[in-house]
Amino acid sequence: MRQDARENRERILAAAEEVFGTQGAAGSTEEVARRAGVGHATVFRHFPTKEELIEAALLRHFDRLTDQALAIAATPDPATGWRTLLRTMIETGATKLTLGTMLPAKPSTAAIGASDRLKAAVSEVLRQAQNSGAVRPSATVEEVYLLIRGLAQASATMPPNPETLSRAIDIVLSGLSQPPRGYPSRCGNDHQT
Amino acid sequence: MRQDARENRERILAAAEEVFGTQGAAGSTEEVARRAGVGHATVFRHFPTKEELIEAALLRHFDRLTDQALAIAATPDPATGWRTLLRTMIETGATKLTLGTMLPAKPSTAAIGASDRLKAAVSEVLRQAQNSGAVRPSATVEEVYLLIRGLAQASATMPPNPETLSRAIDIVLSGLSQPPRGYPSRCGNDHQT
Amino acid sequence: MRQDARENRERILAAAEEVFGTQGAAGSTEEVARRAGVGHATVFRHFPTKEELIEAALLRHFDRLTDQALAIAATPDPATGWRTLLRTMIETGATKLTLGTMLPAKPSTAAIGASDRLKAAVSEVLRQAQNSGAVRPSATVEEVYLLIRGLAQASATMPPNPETLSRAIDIVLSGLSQPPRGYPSRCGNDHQT
Amino acid sequence: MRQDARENRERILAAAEEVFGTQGAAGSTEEVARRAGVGHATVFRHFPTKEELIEAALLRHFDRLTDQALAIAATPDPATGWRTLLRTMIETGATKLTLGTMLPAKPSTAAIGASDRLKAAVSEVLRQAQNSGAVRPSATVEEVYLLIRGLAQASATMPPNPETLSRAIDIVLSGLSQPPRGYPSRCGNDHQT
DNA sequence: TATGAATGAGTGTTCATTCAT
DNA sequence: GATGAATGAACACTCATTCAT
Repeated sequence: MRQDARENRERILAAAEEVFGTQGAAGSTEEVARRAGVGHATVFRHFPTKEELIEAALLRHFDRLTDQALAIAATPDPATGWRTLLRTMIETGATKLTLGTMLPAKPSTAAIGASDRLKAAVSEVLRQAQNSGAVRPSATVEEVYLLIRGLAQASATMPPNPETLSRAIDIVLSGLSQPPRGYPSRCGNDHQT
Repeated sequence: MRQDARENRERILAAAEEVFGTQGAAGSTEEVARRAGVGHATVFRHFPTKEELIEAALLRHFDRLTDQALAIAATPDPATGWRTLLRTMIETGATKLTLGTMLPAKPSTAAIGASDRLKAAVSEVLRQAQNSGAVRPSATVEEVYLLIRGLAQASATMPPNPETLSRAIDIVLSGLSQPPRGYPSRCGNDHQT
Repeated sequence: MRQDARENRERILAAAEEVFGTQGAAGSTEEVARRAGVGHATVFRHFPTKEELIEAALLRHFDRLTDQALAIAATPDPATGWRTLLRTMIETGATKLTLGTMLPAKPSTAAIGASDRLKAAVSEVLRQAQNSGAVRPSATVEEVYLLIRGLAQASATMPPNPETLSRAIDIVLSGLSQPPRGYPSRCGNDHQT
Repeated sequence: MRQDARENRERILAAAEEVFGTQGAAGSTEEVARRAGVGHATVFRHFPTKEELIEAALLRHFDRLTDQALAIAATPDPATGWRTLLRTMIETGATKLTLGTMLPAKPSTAAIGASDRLKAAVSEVLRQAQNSGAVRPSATVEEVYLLIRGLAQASATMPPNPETLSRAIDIVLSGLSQPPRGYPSRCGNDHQT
């Protein structure tokens, strides 16, 4: 019986990622229940509130990304790893969840924890990339997050041509590899403040 | 009387930009009416449908941006102009409207026209920047639009620290000024494919 | 100026007959104004209330029917006259107004007066037809009215084939010419109580 | 629980018959909910659309009448049966539903089926009455339906004195038992095939 | 006087949440 | 524990009526 509940919970979360990822917070819990193949009220037994459901789905998404980031951090090639992480976050954020868009007011401590863990993992990968010289040292995780969120949201609400998305990501990567515009890189001392 | 109606129409559109810009299409017309200081039904007298209201607000926003883009295109300094345009589009898109996110199905011909005019004006400024050497020639308006939309949406749904936004924009500008990453610029042949 | 007002009033009433005759009390005053070619508020200047408008339209219809009934009463052939009156009332009631259907609560004295005058005129034609032997003497104007109203309403809400309507009217006329069923007419004393 | 739903459904349908029968399609679903003693939204859970609710109420009414007609058809006395059926249809149509008045555009196949079944059953009773000589053979079900609908609607919108309704029905029955007016029955061959 | 504009009350419909089985 | 049923709050939209020009 506990087993059934677990399975249901998992199916509901998967459905929630699909529904809210596609339609934003406007998606209905009934749609989630339908896709999960469970009764409408069962969703509420597991997640007493729509907000809590969204939060749980987000949390799961965050945890997954954290795992990927940690795996990448354990990898020998920081430059490639960084690039991969960026793409992954944008693409999965696009089709599935527009990250922290929902949940404006009061994220639960669990969500905050997951978010912090993810940020820490991303920061670690970023730092490795910076150490390897692939990303200029002045970049912080804040602006990177903003760019990731932006491309993910934009892709979710109006899916671009994959080529276009790819080129946009390249622009970001390229921008991260040089000193900020206005201080054009001169030959010989590429990345420095 | 015509005067009153004009004023109301203007107030409604301003309110609509605020509401739909912040909350997306999920915003309610009643909220718009409240902020405009008019009765609920007055909104419908001016815009018989929620969709038409959103469209009208978008159109107004597009037209304004087009004017700004054209003004910038008439300016002698393409590099600065380009930078200014980018910032303007992202920042006003942020506080006001998440650009073309809404209106999924059937944009009216008027909206399409306004959108096309804006794209043309932006393209013109972009071309000038490319001719001046400030932006690498391989960049197309498509990926630039995607980045703009992304930063505007992300800023609208979860307003970032202005510093952070600024740095994110710098990254984009910087990325646009160099050849795409993966083909690192070697000294002597700065921007080429 | 008084002339304009008269003309407007007339046009409004004509439009009202069309609109309410076709759609019942569910018809909108705006539709009436549109068909009359006047502004929406003008209708309300002439008839301060939707009910009063409907009443006025009814009244006009009643007066017209009264005139026709009186004209028929002045005619030498009571049998034909009766038949004509019945058809007229059903057919014009159908296309134009479902008679007293609207105005449930409180008909104005004017409307009551018009209604009474019409009933009196119809009664007169009926009496003549009875005197001539075309209609059996036991019939009263009450049941005749009910049948007329019924056929008019039924025709208005779901227009029948003209042939069908004609045959239905014939059935009523035929039923009015014989003693009621159950006391089958024996030869020799055809119509009497 | 299934039991409760059934009861509610039944109560809603009964309320709908009353409301729409009296006020036509202009009646409100809220009124229906109130009379059924259920919440507003419960009505929509059972019948997702006002049209579907009206249709379901009609269908139930039709089915009931069909059953009565079939029962009458199985009876030994066609003349009495015919008279009873007519009265029943008019009287229940009156207090309950003005028959097929609503549902202008697209009656569902279920509704069409029910309507056809009823018409067939009525036709059968009519044919028996004609065979027995109680109704003249030239009458078709079409005009009979029109008269029934008319008296039902008229009675619903402005309830007549029962006496008056009775006499009106007698007129119809009498009209159906003779050849149409204009070809007055001569003594000796009153009603024949 | 005629009218475009404004609006409150009402309607059909959806949805998150609660309840009874 | 799971679920169909119930419901109040909210929303988009309509319309009779009033107001200001």
